[in-house]
Amino acid sequence: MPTTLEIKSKPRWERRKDARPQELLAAALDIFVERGYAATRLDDVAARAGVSKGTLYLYFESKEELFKAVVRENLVPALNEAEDYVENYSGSSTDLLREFILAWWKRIGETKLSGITKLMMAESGNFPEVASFYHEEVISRGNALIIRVLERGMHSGEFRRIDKLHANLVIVSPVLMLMMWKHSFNALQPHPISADDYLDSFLDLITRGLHAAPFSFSNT
Amino acid sequence: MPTTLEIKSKPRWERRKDARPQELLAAALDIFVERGYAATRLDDVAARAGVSKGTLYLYFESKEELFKAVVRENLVPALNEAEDYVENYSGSSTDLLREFILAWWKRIGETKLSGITKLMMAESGNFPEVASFYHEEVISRGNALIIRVLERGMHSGEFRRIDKLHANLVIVSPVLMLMMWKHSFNALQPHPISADDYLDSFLDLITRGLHAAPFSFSNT
DNA sequence: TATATTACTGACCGACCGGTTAGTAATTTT
DNA sequence: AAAATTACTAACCGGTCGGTCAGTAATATA
Repeated sequence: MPTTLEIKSKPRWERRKDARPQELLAAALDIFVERGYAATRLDDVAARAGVSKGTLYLYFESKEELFKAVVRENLVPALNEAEDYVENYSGSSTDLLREFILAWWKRIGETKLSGITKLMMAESGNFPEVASFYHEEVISRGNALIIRVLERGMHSGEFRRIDKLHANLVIVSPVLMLMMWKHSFNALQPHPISADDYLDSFLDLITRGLHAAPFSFSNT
Repeated sequence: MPTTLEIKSKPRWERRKDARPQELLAAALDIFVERGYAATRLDDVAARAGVSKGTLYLYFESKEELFKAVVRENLVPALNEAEDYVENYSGSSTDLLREFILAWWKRIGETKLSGITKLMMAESGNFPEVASFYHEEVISRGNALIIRVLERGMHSGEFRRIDKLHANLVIVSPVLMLMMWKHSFNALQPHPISADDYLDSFLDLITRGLHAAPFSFSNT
Protein backbone atom coordinates (compact mmCIF):
# COMPACT_ATOMS: atom_id res chain seq x y z
CA MET A 1 0.00 0.00 0.00
CA PRO A 2 1.94 2.98 -1.16
CA THR A 3 -0.70 5.45 -0.03
CA THR A 4 1.07 6.77 3.01
CA LEU A 5 4.67 5.86 2.42
CA GLU A 6 6.09 5.19 -1.02
CA ILE A 7 8.62 2.42 -1.07
CA LYS A 8 11.53 3.67 -3.09
CA SER A 9 9.34 6.55 -4.26
CA LYS A 10 10.71 9.01 -6.77
CA PRO A 11 12.49 11.90 -5.10
CA ARG A 12 10.70 15.21 -5.34
CA TRP A 13 13.52 16.45 -7.55
CA GLU A 14 16.90 15.33 -8.80
CA ARG A 15 20.29 16.99 -8.87
CA ARG A 16 21.29 17.31 -12.50
CA LYS A 17 23.88 20.02 -12.58
CA ASP A 18 25.20 19.02 -16.01
CA ALA A 19 21.91 18.81 -17.87
CA ARG A 20 20.26 21.94 -16.49
CA PRO A 21 21.90 24.62 -18.61
CA GLN A 22 20.99 22.94 -21.89
CA GLU A 23 17.45 22.27 -20.74
CA LEU A 24 17.06 25.84 -19.57
CA LEU A 25 18.41 27.18 -22.83
CA ALA A 26 16.01 25.02 -24.81
CA ALA A 27 13.08 26.17 -22.71
CA ALA A 28 14.20 29.77 -22.95
CA LEU A 29 14.46 29.58 -26.72
CA ASP A 30 10.93 28.21 -26.94
CA ILE A 31 9.40 30.89 -24.78
CA PHE A 32 11.43 33.81 -26.11
CA VAL A 33 10.23 32.81 -29.56
CA GLU A 34 6.64 32.39 -28.45
CA ARG A 35 6.33 35.60 -26.48
CA GLY A 36 9.21 37.91 -27.27
CA TYR A 37 11.84 39.21 -24.90
CA ALA A 38 9.97 41.52 -22.56
CA ALA A 39 6.91 39.29 -22.31
CA THR A 40 8.89 36.18 -21.43
CA ARG A 41 8.52 35.32 -17.76
CA LEU A 42 11.43 33.60 -16.13
CA ASP A 43 8.99 31.60 -14.05
CA ASP A 44 7.64 30.11 -17.25
CA VAL A 45 11.09 29.33 -18.60
CA ALA A 46 11.99 27.57 -15.37
CA ALA A 47 8.70 25.68 -15.30
CA ARG A 48 9.14 24.44 -18.85
CA ALA A 49 12.61 23.21 -17.97
CA GLY A 50 11.12 21.45 -14.96
CA VAL A 51 12.82 23.51 -12.29
CA SER A 52 12.04 26.51 -10.12
CA LYS A 53 13.01 30.06 -10.93
CA GLY A 54 15.66 29.99 -8.24
CA THR A 55 17.45 27.23 -10.10
CA LEU A 56 17.47 29.26 -13.28
CA TYR A 57 19.33 31.96 -11.39
CA LEU A 58 21.96 29.44 -10.32
CA TYR A 59 22.97 29.03 -13.95
CA PHE A 60 22.23 32.42 -15.52
CA GLU A 61 22.71 35.66 -13.73
CA SER A 62 19.91 37.64 -15.35
CA LYS A 63 17.29 37.57 -18.04
CA GLU A 64 19.65 39.39 -20.34
CA GLU A 65 22.46 36.88 -19.86
CA LEU A 66 20.02 34.05 -20.44
CA PHE A 67 19.02 35.57 -23.74
CA LYS A 68 22.59 36.15 -24.82
CA ALA A 69 23.36 32.53 -24.01
CA VAL A 70 20.46 31.45 -26.24
CA VAL A 71 21.90 33.48 -29.10
CA ARG A 72 25.41 32.13 -28.56
CA GLU A 73 24.11 28.59 -28.39
CA ASN A 74 22.01 28.75 -31.53
CA LEU A 75 22.73 31.57 -33.94
CA VAL A 76 26.44 32.08 -33.58
CA PRO A 77 27.30 28.50 -34.57
CA ALA A 78 25.06 28.82 -37.63
CA LEU A 79 27.00 31.92 -38.66
CA ASN A 80 30.28 30.12 -38.30
CA GLU A 81 29.03 27.41 -40.63
CA ALA A 82 27.79 29.95 -43.13
CA GLU A 83 31.14 31.68 -43.21
CA ASP A 84 32.88 28.40 -43.94
CA TYR A 85 30.35 27.63 -46.64
CA VAL A 86 30.85 30.88 -48.51
CA GLU A 87 34.60 30.75 -48.08
CA ASN A 88 34.86 27.34 -49.72
CA TYR A 89 32.20 27.58 -52.40
CA SER A 90 33.51 26.93 -55.90
CA GLY A 91 30.50 27.39 -58.24
CA SER A 92 29.09 30.51 -59.83
CA SER A 93 28.12 33.50 -57.72
CA THR A 94 24.57 33.27 -58.98
CA ASP A 95 24.35 29.78 -57.62
CA LEU A 96 26.10 30.77 -54.44
CA LEU A 97 23.65 33.57 -53.80
CA ARG A 98 20.73 31.27 -54.44
CA GLU A 99 22.13 28.49 -52.30
CA PHE A 100 22.99 30.90 -49.56
CA ILE A 101 19.49 32.29 -49.32
CA LEU A 102 17.85 28.90 -49.47
CA ALA A 103 20.22 27.51 -46.85
CA TRP A 104 19.58 30.50 -44.64
CA TRP A 105 15.90 29.75 -44.85
CA LYS A 106 16.34 26.03 -44.21
CA ARG A 107 18.75 26.45 -41.34
CA ILE A 108 17.12 29.37 -39.58
CA GLY A 109 14.01 30.73 -41.25
CA GLU A 110 12.19 27.44 -41.24
CA THR A 111 13.07 26.65 -37.63
CA LYS A 112 12.05 28.43 -34.50
CA LEU A 113 15.33 30.33 -34.61
CA SER A 114 13.66 32.76 -36.98
CA GLY A 115 11.72 33.83 -33.93
CA ILE A 116 14.90 35.27 -32.46
CA THR A 117 15.48 37.36 -35.55
CA LYS A 118 11.96 38.63 -35.33
CA LEU A 119 12.24 39.30 -31.62
CA MET A 120 15.34 41.41 -32.10
CA MET A 121 13.83 43.48 -34.87
CA ALA A 122 10.80 43.96 -32.71
CA GLU A 123 12.35 44.87 -29.39
CA SER A 124 15.88 46.07 -29.97
CA GLY A 125 14.76 49.63 -29.35
CA ASN A 126 13.67 48.87 -25.82
CA PHE A 127 16.77 46.90 -24.88
CA PRO A 128 19.83 48.68 -26.21
CA GLU A 129 22.30 46.43 -24.44
CA VAL A 130 20.87 43.31 -25.99
CA ALA A 131 20.54 45.08 -29.32
CA SER A 132 24.17 46.04 -29.62
CA PHE A 133 25.25 42.57 -28.54
CA TYR A 134 23.08 41.06 -31.25
CA HIS A 135 24.19 43.53 -33.86
CA GLU A 136 27.82 42.75 -33.23
CA GLU A 137 27.41 39.03 -32.91
CA VAL A 138 24.92 38.33 -35.68
CA ILE A 139 23.81 41.18 -37.91
CA SER A 140 27.13 42.69 -38.86
CA ARG A 141 28.56 39.24 -39.58
CA GLY A 142 25.57 38.30 -41.72
CA ASN A 143 25.75 41.52 -43.68
CA ALA A 144 29.46 41.09 -44.26
CA LEU A 145 28.81 37.64 -45.68
CA ILE A 146 26.28 38.74 -48.25
CA ILE A 147 28.42 41.65 -49.28
CA ARG A 148 31.26 39.24 -49.84
CA VAL A 149 29.04 37.21 -52.17
CA LEU A 150 28.07 40.34 -54.09
CA GLU A 151 31.69 41.39 -54.45
CA ARG A 152 32.53 37.92 -55.68
CA GLY A 153 29.85 38.14 -58.37
CA MET A 154 30.79 41.65 -59.43
CA HIS A 155 34.45 40.77 -59.53
CA SER A 156 33.82 37.83 -61.81
CA GLY A 157 31.58 39.95 -64.04
CA GLU A 158 28.51 37.89 -63.27
CA PHE A 159 26.68 40.74 -61.54
CA ARG A 160 26.21 44.31 -62.64
CA ARG A 161 28.08 46.93 -60.66
CA ILE A 162 25.63 47.97 -58.01
CA ASP A 163 25.67 49.63 -54.63
CA LYS A 164 26.58 46.82 -52.28
CA LEU A 165 25.00 48.25 -49.16
CA HIS A 166 21.62 48.75 -50.73
CA ALA A 167 21.71 45.54 -52.72
CA ASN A 168 22.49 43.73 -49.51
CA LEU A 169 19.39 45.09 -47.87
CA VAL A 170 17.24 44.39 -50.90
CA ILE A 171 18.42 40.80 -50.98
CA VAL A 172 18.00 40.32 -47.28
CA SER A 173 14.57 41.92 -47.05
CA PRO A 174 12.37 39.14 -48.36
CA VAL A 175 13.94 36.52 -46.16
CA LEU A 176 13.67 38.66 -43.06
CA MET A 177 10.19 39.58 -44.13
CA LEU A 178 9.19 35.98 -44.45
CA MET A 179 10.55 35.31 -40.97
CA MET A 180 8.62 38.24 -39.56
CA TRP A 181 5.48 37.22 -41.37
CA LYS A 182 5.70 33.67 -40.13
CA HIS A 183 5.72 34.97 -36.58
CA SER A 184 3.11 37.67 -36.90
CA PHE A 185 0.28 37.71 -39.39
CA ASN A 186 0.69 34.39 -41.10
CA ALA A 187 -1.83 32.77 -38.83
CA LEU A 188 -4.45 35.38 -39.59
CA GLN A 189 -3.96 35.17 -43.34
CA PRO A 190 -6.63 33.19 -45.21
CA HIS A 191 -3.93 31.37 -47.22
CA PRO A 192 -0.73 31.17 -45.25
CA ILE A 193 2.34 31.82 -47.32
CA SER A 194 4.29 28.88 -48.65
CA ALA A 195 7.89 29.76 -47.99
CA ASP A 196 9.32 27.76 -50.88
CA ASP A 197 6.94 29.24 -53.42
CA TYR A 198 7.58 32.68 -52.07
CA LEU A 199 11.34 32.41 -52.22
CA ASP A 200 11.09 31.04 -55.75
CA SER A 201 9.02 34.03 -56.75
CA PHE A 202 11.50 36.32 -55.16
CA LEU A 203 14.57 34.78 -56.73
CA ASP A 204 12.79 34.73 -60.05
CA LEU A 205 11.96 38.43 -59.82
CA ILE A 206 15.43 39.36 -58.72
CA THR A 207 17.15 37.45 -61.48
CA ARG A 208 14.78 38.05 -64.36
CA GLY A 209 12.99 41.22 -63.44
CA LEU A 210 9.35 41.96 -63.58
CA HIS A 211 8.90 42.93 -67.20
CA ALA A 212 7.49 40.93 -70.03
CA ALA A 213 10.03 42.03 -72.62
CA PRO A 214 13.60 42.79 -71.61
CA PHE A 215 14.65 46.40 -72.03
CA SER A 216 11.26 47.91 -72.64
CA PHE A 217 11.00 50.67 -70.08
CA SER A 218 8.29 53.22 -70.07
CA ASN A 219 9.49 55.25 -67.15
CA THR A 220 9.18 58.95 -68.05
CA MET B 1 4.22 89.84 -3.59
CA PRO B 2 2.75 86.89 -5.36
CA THR B 3 4.36 84.40 -3.02
CA THR B 4 1.29 83.51 -1.07
CA LEU B 5 -1.57 84.49 -3.32
CA GLU B 6 -1.28 84.90 -7.06
CA ILE B 7 -3.36 87.70 -8.45
CA LYS B 8 -5.21 86.28 -11.39
CA SER B 9 -2.85 83.29 -11.33
CA LYS B 10 -3.18 80.61 -13.97
CA PRO B 11 -5.59 77.91 -12.96
CA ARG B 12 -4.00 74.61 -12.09
CA TRP B 13 -5.69 73.08 -15.10
CA GLU B 14 -8.23 73.99 -17.77
CA ARG B 15 -11.34 72.30 -19.03
CA ARG B 16 -10.78 71.51 -22.68
CA LYS B 17 -13.19 68.75 -23.49
CA ASP B 18 -12.98 69.28 -27.24
CA ALA B 19 -9.22 69.35 -27.62
CA ARG B 20 -8.35 66.46 -25.31
CA PRO B 21 -9.06 63.51 -27.61
CA GLN B 22 -6.83 64.81 -30.40
CA GLU B 23 -4.06 65.70 -27.98
CA LEU B 24 -4.27 62.30 -26.34
CA LEU B 25 -4.21 60.56 -29.71
CA ALA B 26 -1.15 62.54 -30.75
CA ALA B 27 0.63 61.72 -27.52
CA ALA B 28 -0.38 58.08 -27.79
CA LEU B 29 0.93 57.85 -31.34
CA ASP B 30 4.28 59.25 -30.24
CA ILE B 31 4.72 56.87 -27.36
CA PHE B 32 3.34 53.78 -29.05
CA VAL B 33 5.87 54.41 -31.81
CA GLU B 34 8.72 55.04 -29.38
CA ARG B 35 8.11 52.09 -27.10
CA GLY B 36 5.76 49.63 -28.74
CA TYR B 37 2.35 48.53 -27.55
CA ALA B 38 3.05 46.57 -24.38
CA ALA B 39 5.80 48.88 -23.16
CA THR B 40 3.69 52.02 -23.52
CA ARG B 41 2.56 53.31 -20.13
CA LEU B 42 -0.74 55.13 -20.04
CA ASP B 43 0.68 57.41 -17.37
CA ASP B 44 3.25 58.56 -19.91
CA VAL B 45 0.69 59.09 -22.61
CA ALA B 46 -1.42 61.18 -20.28
CA ALA B 47 1.59 63.15 -19.07
CA ARG B 48 2.68 63.97 -22.62
CA ALA B 49 -0.82 65.19 -23.37
CA GLY B 50 -0.64 67.34 -20.24
CA VAL B 51 -3.34 65.54 -18.29
CA SER B 52 -3.59 62.83 -15.67
CA LYS B 53 -4.24 59.21 -16.38
CA GLY B 54 -7.74 59.53 -15.05
CA THR B 55 -8.54 61.99 -17.79
CA LEU B 56 -7.31 59.62 -20.42
CA TYR B 57 -9.86 57.13 -19.17
CA LEU B 58 -12.61 59.68 -19.58
CA TYR B 59 -12.02 59.63 -23.31
CA PHE B 60 -10.80 56.10 -24.04
CA GLU B 61 -12.06 53.08 -22.23
CA SER B 62 -8.89 51.00 -22.33
CA LYS B 63 -5.39 50.81 -23.71
CA GLU B 64 -6.66 48.68 -26.55
CA GLU B 65 -9.35 51.16 -27.54
CA LEU B 66 -6.82 53.98 -27.40
CA PHE B 67 -4.60 52.11 -29.81
CA LYS B 68 -7.43 51.31 -32.18
CA ALA B 69 -8.36 54.98 -32.17
CA VAL B 70 -4.79 55.88 -33.13
CA VAL B 71 -4.98 53.50 -36.08
CA ARG B 72 -8.36 54.80 -37.17
CA GLU B 73 -7.17 58.37 -36.89
CA ASN B 74 -3.97 57.92 -38.87
CA LEU B 75 -3.70 54.82 -41.02
CA VAL B 76 -7.25 54.26 -42.15
CA PRO B 77 -7.54 57.69 -43.83
CA ALA B 78 -4.25 57.07 -45.64
CA LEU B 79 -5.66 53.84 -47.00
CA ASN B 80 -8.75 55.59 -48.24
CA GLU B 81 -6.59 58.04 -50.14
CA ALA B 82 -4.49 55.25 -51.59
CA GLU B 83 -7.56 53.45 -52.85
CA ASP B 84 -8.75 56.58 -54.61
CA TYR B 85 -5.32 57.10 -56.09
CA VAL B 86 -5.09 53.64 -57.63
CA GLU B 87 -8.68 53.73 -58.79
CA ASN B 88 -8.15 56.92 -60.78
CA TYR B 89 -4.62 56.46 -62.07
CA SER B 90 -4.35 56.65 -65.82
CA GLY B 91 -0.66 56.01 -66.65
CA SER B 92 1.20 52.75 -67.16
CA SER B 93 1.13 50.06 -64.54
CA THR B 94 4.90 50.21 -64.25
CA ASP B 95 4.64 53.84 -63.31
CA LEU B 96 1.69 53.18 -61.06
CA LEU B 97 3.58 50.54 -59.14
CA ARG B 98 6.57 52.81 -58.78
CA GLU B 99 4.49 55.80 -57.74
CA PHE B 100 2.51 53.69 -55.35
CA ILE B 101 5.57 52.41 -53.54
CA LEU B 102 7.20 55.82 -53.39
CA ALA B 103 4.00 57.44 -52.15
CA TRP B 104 3.60 54.75 -49.55
CA TRP B 105 7.05 55.56 -48.32
CA LYS B 106 6.48 59.31 -48.32
CA ARG B 107 3.10 59.18 -46.68
CA ILE B 108 3.79 56.52 -44.08
CA GLY B 109 7.27 55.04 -44.17
CA GLU B 110 8.99 58.35 -43.78
CA THR B 111 6.73 59.52 -40.97
CA LYS B 112 6.33 58.15 -37.52
CA LEU B 113 3.35 56.18 -38.74
CA SER B 114 5.77 53.53 -39.92
CA GLY B 115 6.27 52.85 -36.24
CA ILE B 116 2.73 51.51 -36.05
CA THR B 117 3.42 49.06 -38.85
CA LYS B 118 6.52 47.93 -37.06
CA LEU B 119 4.72 47.68 -33.75
CA MET B 120 2.05 45.45 -35.21
CA MET B 121 4.50 43.10 -36.86
CA ALA B 122 6.39 42.96 -33.62
CA GLU B 123 3.58 42.40 -31.14
CA SER B 124 0.57 41.05 -32.97
CA GLY B 125 1.27 37.62 -31.53
CA ASN B 126 0.83 38.80 -27.97
CA PHE B 127 -2.34 40.79 -28.62
CA PRO B 128 -4.63 38.77 -30.87
CA GLU B 129 -7.54 41.16 -30.54
CA VAL B 130 -5.53 44.12 -31.71
CA ALA B 131 -3.90 41.99 -34.39
CA SER B 132 -7.12 40.91 -36.04
CA PHE B 133 -8.46 44.45 -35.90
CA TYR B 134 -5.34 45.71 -37.63
CA HIS B 135 -5.34 42.92 -40.17
CA GLU B 136 -8.89 43.66 -41.18
CA GLU B 137 -8.57 47.40 -41.15
CA VAL B 138 -5.13 47.85 -42.72
CA ILE B 139 -3.28 44.80 -43.97
CA SER B 140 -5.96 43.11 -46.00
CA ARG B 141 -6.87 46.41 -47.65
CA GLY B 142 -3.25 47.18 -48.47
CA ASN B 143 -2.68 43.76 -49.95
CA ALA B 144 -5.82 44.03 -52.04
CA LEU B 145 -4.56 47.31 -53.46
CA ILE B 146 -1.23 45.97 -54.62
CA ILE B 147 -2.83 42.91 -56.09
CA ARG B 148 -5.13 45.17 -58.04
CA VAL B 149 -2.09 46.97 -59.47
CA LEU B 150 -0.50 43.68 -60.45
CA GLU B 151 -3.67 42.50 -62.15
CA ARG B 152 -3.83 45.79 -64.00
CA GLY B 153 -0.28 45.31 -65.29
CA MET B 154 -0.79 41.71 -66.25
CA HIS B 155 -4.06 42.47 -67.97
CA SER B 156 -2.47 45.15 -70.10
CA GLY B 157 0.44 42.84 -70.95
CA GLU B 158 2.99 45.05 -69.21
CA PHE B 159 3.86 42.46 -66.57
CA ARG B 160 4.64 38.78 -66.97
CA ARG B 161 2.06 36.36 -65.64
CA ILE B 162 3.17 35.70 -62.12
CA ASP B 163 1.68 34.43 -58.91
CA LYS B 164 -0.05 37.47 -57.47
CA LEU B 165 0.05 36.45 -53.85
CA HIS B 166 3.77 35.87 -53.82
CA ALA B 167 4.60 38.83 -56.00
CA ASN B 168 2.61 40.98 -53.64
CA LEU B 169 4.71 39.91 -50.72
CA VAL B 170 7.94 40.30 -52.66
CA ILE B 171 7.00 43.83 -53.62
CA VAL B 172 5.86 44.74 -50.17
CA SER B 173 8.85 43.25 -48.37
CA PRO B 174 11.47 45.92 -48.99
CA VAL B 175 9.21 48.74 -47.92
CA LEU B 176 8.13 46.98 -44.77
CA MET B 177 11.72 46.03 -44.21
CA LEU B 178 12.84 49.59 -44.49
CA MET B 179 10.20 50.62 -41.98
CA MET B 180 11.30 47.92 -39.59
CA TRP B 181 14.92 48.80 -40.06
CA LYS B 182 14.30 52.45 -39.42
CA HIS B 183 12.80 51.57 -36.06
CA SER B 184 15.23 48.90 -35.00
CA PHE B 185 18.84 48.64 -36.06
CA ASN B 186 19.24 51.74 -38.16
CA ALA B 187 20.64 53.69 -35.24
CA LEU B 188 23.28 51.08 -34.56
CA GLN B 189 24.39 50.87 -38.18
CA PRO B 190 27.63 52.71 -38.99
CA HIS B 191 26.04 54.22 -42.11
CA PRO B 192 22.32 54.57 -41.69
CA ILE B 193 20.36 53.58 -44.74
CA SER B 194 19.20 56.28 -47.10
CA ALA B 195 15.62 55.40 -47.87
CA ASP B 196 15.57 57.00 -51.32
CA ASP B 197 18.74 55.31 -52.47
CA TYR B 198 17.52 52.05 -51.10
CA LEU B 199 14.16 52.20 -52.82
CA ASP B 200 15.88 53.15 -56.06
CA SER B 201 18.12 50.12 -55.76
CA PHE B 202 15.14 47.98 -55.09
CA LEU B 203 13.05 49.23 -57.96
CA ASP B 204 16.04 48.92 -60.22
CA LEU B 205 16.61 45.32 -59.22
CA ILE B 206 12.98 44.45 -59.55
CA THR B 207 12.63 45.94 -63.00
CA ARG B 208 15.98 45.11 -64.52
CA GLY B 209 17.14 42.11 -62.57
CA LEU B 210 20.47 41.43 -61.10
CA HIS B 211 22.33 40.02 -64.06
CA ALA B 212 24.81 41.66 -66.33
CA ALA B 213 23.53 40.06 -69.49
CA PRO B 214 19.83 39.27 -69.88
CA PHE B 215 18.95 35.58 -70.21
CA SER B 216 22.26 34.12 -69.16
CA PHE B 217 21.31 31.68 -66.44
CA SER B 218 23.67 29.18 -64.99
CA ASN B 219 21.26 27.52 -62.62
CA THR B 220 21.72 23.69 -62.31
C1' DT C 1 -22.67 86.07 -5.64
C1' DA C 2 -24.54 81.58 -4.81
C1' DT C 3 -25.53 77.16 -6.68
C1' DA C 4 -25.11 73.41 -9.90
C1' DT C 5 -22.48 70.90 -13.11
C1' DT C 6 -18.68 68.32 -14.72
C1' DA C 7 -13.80 67.93 -16.48
C1' DC C 8 -10.08 66.70 -14.15
C1' DT C 9 -6.83 65.00 -10.45
C1' DG C 10 -4.18 61.88 -7.78
C1' DA C 11 -4.22 58.42 -4.50
C1' DC C 12 -5.19 53.90 -4.53
C1' DC C 13 -5.80 48.68 -5.78
C1' DG C 14 -4.43 44.23 -7.27
C1' DA C 15 -1.92 41.54 -10.40
C1' DC C 16 2.45 40.80 -12.27
C1' DC C 17 7.38 39.86 -12.57
C1' DG C 18 12.65 40.13 -12.12
C1' DG C 19 15.49 39.06 -8.75
C1' DT C 20 16.85 37.33 -3.70
C1' DT C 21 17.47 34.15 -0.02
C1' DA C 22 16.54 31.17 3.99
C1' DG C 23 15.86 26.75 4.32
C1' DT C 24 15.46 21.75 2.60
C1' DA C 25 16.40 17.49 0.57
C1' DA C 26 19.32 14.80 -2.62
C1' DT C 27 23.82 13.21 -3.01
C1' DT C 28 28.75 12.58 -1.66
C1' DT C 29 32.17 11.76 1.62
C1' DT C 30 34.12 9.66 5.62
C1' DA D 1 25.15 5.44 8.98
C1' DA D 2 26.49 9.89 10.29
C1' DA D 3 28.26 14.21 8.70
C1' DA D 4 29.26 17.45 5.15
C1' DT D 5 28.16 19.37 0.88
C1' DT D 6 25.35 21.61 -2.46
C1' DA D 7 21.56 21.60 -6.07
C1' DC D 8 17.25 22.99 -5.60
C1' DT D 9 12.76 24.99 -3.82
C1' DA D 10 9.39 28.32 -2.56
C1' DA D 11 8.23 32.16 -0.19
C1' DC D 12 9.23 36.66 -0.37
C1' DC D 13 10.48 41.73 -1.80
C1' DG D 14 10.11 45.95 -4.26
C1' DG D 15 8.91 48.25 -8.27
C1' DT D 16 5.64 48.61 -12.14
C1' DC D 17 1.36 49.42 -14.50
C1' DG D 18 -3.61 49.00 -16.23
C1' DG D 19 -7.53 50.44 -14.40
C1' DT D 20 -10.81 52.76 -10.63
C1' DC D 21 -12.97 56.31 -8.02
C1' DA D 22 -13.75 59.72 -4.29
C1' DG D 23 -12.97 64.22 -4.16
C1' DT D 24 -11.84 68.96 -6.12
C1' DA D 25 -11.53 72.93 -8.79
C1' DA D 26 -12.88 75.18 -13.10
C1' DT D 27 -16.73 76.68 -15.57
C1' DA D 28 -21.77 77.39 -16.53
C1' DT D 29 -26.03 79.03 -14.85
C1' DA D 30 -29.22 81.87 -12.29
